[in-house]
Amino acid sequence: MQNNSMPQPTDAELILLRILWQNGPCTVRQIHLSPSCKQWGYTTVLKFLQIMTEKGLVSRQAEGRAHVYQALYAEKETEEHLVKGFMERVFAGSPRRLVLGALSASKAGAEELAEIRALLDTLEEDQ
Amino acid sequence: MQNNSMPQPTDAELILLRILWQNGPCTVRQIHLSPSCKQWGYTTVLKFLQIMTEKGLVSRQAEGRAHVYQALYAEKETEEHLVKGFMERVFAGSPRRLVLGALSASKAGAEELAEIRALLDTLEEDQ
DNA sequence: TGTTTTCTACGAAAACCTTCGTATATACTA
DNA sequence: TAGTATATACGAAGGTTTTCGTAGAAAACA
Repeated sequence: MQNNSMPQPTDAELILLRILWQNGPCTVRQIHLSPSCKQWGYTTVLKFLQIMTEKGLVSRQAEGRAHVYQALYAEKETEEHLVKGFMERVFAGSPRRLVLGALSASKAGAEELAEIRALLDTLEEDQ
Repeated sequence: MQNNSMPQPTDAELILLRILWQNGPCTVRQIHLSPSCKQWGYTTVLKFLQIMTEKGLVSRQAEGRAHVYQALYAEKETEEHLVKGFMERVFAGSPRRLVLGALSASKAGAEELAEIRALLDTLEEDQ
């Protein structure tokens, strides 16, 4: 499942991908109407999607005069890919150090710590 | 301690910062001799440091004809700052989601999971 | 003193990211 | 049919990042 050819989406690309993950395949118009796209003009969104198609982040299918775009990688897969790259660059690939950094950076509260502990339980069961 | 004006160092900048954190204040020459800088020419390293000075990542002090550079932010502080930004961008600021992503992306082994559990114990003690 | 080394400063190129504006083709409408 | 709305395509500007090359000053040396 770890696809090394997957490109790392940029910030703007991630915003568009989230819309696609949430709503399924969309036209430029549909994406542009989403509140998280209010910041951009229509052609900006179009341009992003054209670039994302080139990069292989989304697929494109003609539907009448318009194009329908679809995310090529699942949300989870993409997030893991991004985490992996970040962990490599900043924490020499060490999950322990990343988690340490995340917890102290976020001043995670007791609730969150408990949730994370539960998460560990689940992961250890799987092994 | 959370300094919002701290800029996010880029990948190259992070490599130079690591050398400064490890060795203390250095001249360009000293940094350039470090093995992790073999990839760059001398003036490339110099240019990076000039930019980092402008950005406020390092301070510069004349020492004879040369300049001595020093990291302005501690390693821990910088890593937390980077994690915070990444967590915001990719995981909507949720440490739980970041940790989940990190653990499944890295396929952390039993040892690492145990270490992280120990880390949680420490953090919960502090509260 | 003349040459070589060793500094910094500056400029610039190539790649990527963000953002539109304009052009052009197609469909709808009055 | 003339005009408006709606598609995509393309180009380009301005910013950042990475990477050097060259110029000029200062120091060391022969």
